[in-house]
Amino acid sequence: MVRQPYLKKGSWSRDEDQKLIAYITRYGIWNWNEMPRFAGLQRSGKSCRLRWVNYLRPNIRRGNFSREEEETIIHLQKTLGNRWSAIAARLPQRTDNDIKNYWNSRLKKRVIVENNNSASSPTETKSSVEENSSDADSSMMLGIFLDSDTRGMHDFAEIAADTTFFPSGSDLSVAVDDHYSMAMDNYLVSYWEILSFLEQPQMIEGLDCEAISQNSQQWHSHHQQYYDPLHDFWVNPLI
DNA sequence: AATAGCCACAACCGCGATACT
DNA sequence: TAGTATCGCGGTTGTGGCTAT
Repeated sequence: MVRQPYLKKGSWSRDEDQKLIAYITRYGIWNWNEMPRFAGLQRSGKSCRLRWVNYLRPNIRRGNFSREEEETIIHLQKTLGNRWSAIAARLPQRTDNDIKNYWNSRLKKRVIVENNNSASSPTETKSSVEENSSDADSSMMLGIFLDSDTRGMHDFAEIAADTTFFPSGSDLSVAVDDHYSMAMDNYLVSYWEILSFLEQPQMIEGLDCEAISQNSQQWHSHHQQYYDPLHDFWVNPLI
């Protein structure tokens, strides 16, 4: 009988986050089930995927939802139902989990209250959401999309330009630690941060980079993938 | 200061869809 | 074509922080 390795559950530690970020940045996403083993994580592939998709992946915007985003969610929930991934696809930088949580914790109640109010005053049966024409919707969506896209770029540029991330003469590990905390506080993990982790091998304690590299390369080779240094990713020419 | 209740959100679980062998 | 593996989605739960008492 094959003994199932111990799999950790619950909240992710900073160390685990760093391992996952470092691994995915270096080798890309190739197989969620195999990845944790190579990355030195005692987590299920499912758990790793969730952590990456909902929290660690770059270009995620977290925190307060704008009024526009709220209206968009309410409108889309009304038209699409609880298809959170479809709704998230229309709200760049927001994850389906975030939207779902936001809906369940706040928007749902608000909609119920608004519906009750509108039911009690029949002359105002049309909600502000319903009043939006399809044209207005699409222009609003476009606005959100463009806005969030450029905002993401600006965030990265600001972080990269912020010299406090790399103070000269300071303890590098502390600096990177602060860097990480700050990024988490801002709910943003940029490529800049990820690259800085990779440049500091001591940040990935217990991670046998050489063994991982060999195993991963064997896997990629077996699956007819080759490494594209230009894009820093593995690609399969047959796909 | 202690604690109960509430809230927000991260994470888990189960299941269906899809890909692969 | 069937069986298996993997992925992605939506519902639900667990937990930590905040507030009121």
